[in-house]
Amino acid sequence: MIAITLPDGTIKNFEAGSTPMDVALSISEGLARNVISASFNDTVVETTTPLEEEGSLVLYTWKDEGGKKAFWHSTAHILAQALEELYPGVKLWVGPAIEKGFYYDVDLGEEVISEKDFKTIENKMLEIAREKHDFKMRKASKEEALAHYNGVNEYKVELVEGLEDGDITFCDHSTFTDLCRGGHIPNTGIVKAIKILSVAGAYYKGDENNKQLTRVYGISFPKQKELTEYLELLEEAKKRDHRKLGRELELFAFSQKVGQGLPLWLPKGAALRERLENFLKAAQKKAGYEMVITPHIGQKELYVTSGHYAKYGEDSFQPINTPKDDEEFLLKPMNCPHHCEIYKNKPWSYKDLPIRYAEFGTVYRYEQSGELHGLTRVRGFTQDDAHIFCTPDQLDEEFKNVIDLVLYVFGSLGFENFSTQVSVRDPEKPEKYIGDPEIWDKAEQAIINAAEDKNLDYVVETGEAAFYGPKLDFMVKDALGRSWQLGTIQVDYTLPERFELEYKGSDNEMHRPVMIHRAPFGSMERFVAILLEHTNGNFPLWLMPEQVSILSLSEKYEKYAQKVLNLLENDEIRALVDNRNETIGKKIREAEMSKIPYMLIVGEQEAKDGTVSVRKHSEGDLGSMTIADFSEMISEEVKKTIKEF
RNA sequence: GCCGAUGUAGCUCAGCUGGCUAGAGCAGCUGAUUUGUAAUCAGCAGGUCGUGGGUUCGAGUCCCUCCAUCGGCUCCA
Repeated sequence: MIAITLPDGTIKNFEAGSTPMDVALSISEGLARNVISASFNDTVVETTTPLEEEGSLVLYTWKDEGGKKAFWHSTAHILAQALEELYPGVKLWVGPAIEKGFYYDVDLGEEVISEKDFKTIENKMLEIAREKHDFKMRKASKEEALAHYNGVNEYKVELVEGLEDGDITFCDHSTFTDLCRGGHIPNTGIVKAIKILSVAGAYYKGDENNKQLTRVYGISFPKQKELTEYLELLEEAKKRDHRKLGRELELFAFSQKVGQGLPLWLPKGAALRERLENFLKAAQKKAGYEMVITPHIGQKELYVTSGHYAKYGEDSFQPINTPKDDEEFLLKPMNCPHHCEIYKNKPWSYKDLPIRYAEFGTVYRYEQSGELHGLTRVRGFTQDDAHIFCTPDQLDEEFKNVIDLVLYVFGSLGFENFSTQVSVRDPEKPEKYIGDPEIWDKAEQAIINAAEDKNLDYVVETGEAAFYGPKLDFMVKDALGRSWQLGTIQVDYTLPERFELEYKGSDNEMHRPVMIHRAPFGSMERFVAILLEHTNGNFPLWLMPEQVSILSLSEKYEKYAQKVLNLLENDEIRALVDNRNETIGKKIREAEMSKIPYMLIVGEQEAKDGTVSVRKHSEGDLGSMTIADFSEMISEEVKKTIKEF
């Protein structure tokens, strides 16, 4: 007998060799029907794997992450089988489950899959699913595995060569077999609905110097209805796309003539952005920052010093030449070198530090054309940048203060579902970074300490550091669930070295300051984009370009509408009068579609009583109130949505 | 940059397998209407069908180049 511990803490005894399915059956038949995967002692196992020792068992149904993973990974196997049948000679690479669905990377040789082929693939997969094949794991020796793939599939050969003999397993179903670590549903028949979503090129092992394989993305469900709902959800998410909202709300635009990745901020967008900037400026002022302003270009030499030129010079906007042959300037790709030069403008004592220079600095980076994406990835953008120059002793506290500032910014704008990551260097690729490895260790440790101290639930991401130092990044997801880096805080010992920054210590010796780079928004462009997708354009009231629309019932009440406007403006409420010769129904409809938070309808009754008839966006009629009461209500709401730092 | 897709009026879209002067709704302009909580009515105007080339008696429709956009990959100071 073996003792099996279940997640709720109960321990049950079973015959050795019992399977997770037996355990499920012993709990309830209903559960057993729904169990599609399991994990034993934290290792994914099949529902049919005999359990030979005591341990803890987790049973997954479709509702659990573990269950979904097994479900989608298994569907990837079905996809692979379908591709083998439809494209003879196809070479398989890997097919994992992802957050929503699965993909399989394959080498199709000369063949190409395009959208019109999706239906055929889906049908073939459904056919396989309906044949109800069991997924069966089996062990194989390294020799057997190599024999299976030699001369047939060089990708798998390479994969097998990297594995330990004894750790190699295959998964079979129907006539299909695939090298696989496991984690499957019991039978293909559970997969009832399949959708191929897209194809894309994906470099073998993620390296752009390697051959590009074809990646086929798909998603599957145990019920047709769930697939339909998922596709509807995707459609809904597309409506919250910031590119669509930005156009509809007249916030920003692009022009082919200006150039790709170069956003044009329209009046309403500019007003919104200005408000965000003022919000941050106020907080920064309290936190002891000073504003500076630096030019958009700098001498090439500046970036040679910073290390930027060696790293990105070739792939960047090329130097700007002047009538003189020997002068070369670069569009600034970052603000740090300029700020370093400001620091160097005068000698500093340890008593002066920390120095905090902030600037809404516009930078230009020549991103690859395929990388550009609405406002989230552009070629010209404004960072809410600042650089803190401090003594090594001050680093911890300064870093933590910046975390507080970022948390304040995120909190004020309703970003609750963010994640934090400590982005460290990839020790295998030292060529990607500048600076002494020992100093990197120190900087990475400083960030982890601060994150621990602030109880951030962070993950460490290897290879995500900036070339001059590690970062603490604040990530937020867009409408489609893609993660974007917004806020970032970086520790840097390298640039102070390169720019030979100094201060005089209490010991009367010269010392190097440490530098913190930070941007709570990240960039104004990306932040506004993600904020748009999160709020669906319904920004907090304090941020709204237009808070109130005064709708006159007819042109006869223009004077009164104007009076209401003036009174609201006196209370610093942003309002506009819609006095067009249109029906009130139409004016309301347009104000609703522009997502204006409050509409005031004014006609004969209101003019007589000195009131306004209030309608709230997407909620409807609130009845009438005096202008003063309305003004008070708005001011209260604004106060509630924005807290002091 | 790479793989796949898309590109018709300011916006959203129609235009079948190539065939008269390319259509609609909204937005715009003009006029009528002066309105009570999500579209008043009528008229007018608006497009070198992303760009350049080719095939054809004939191209929005077929082929190629380039540009831009979208979904990925790679990249992201």
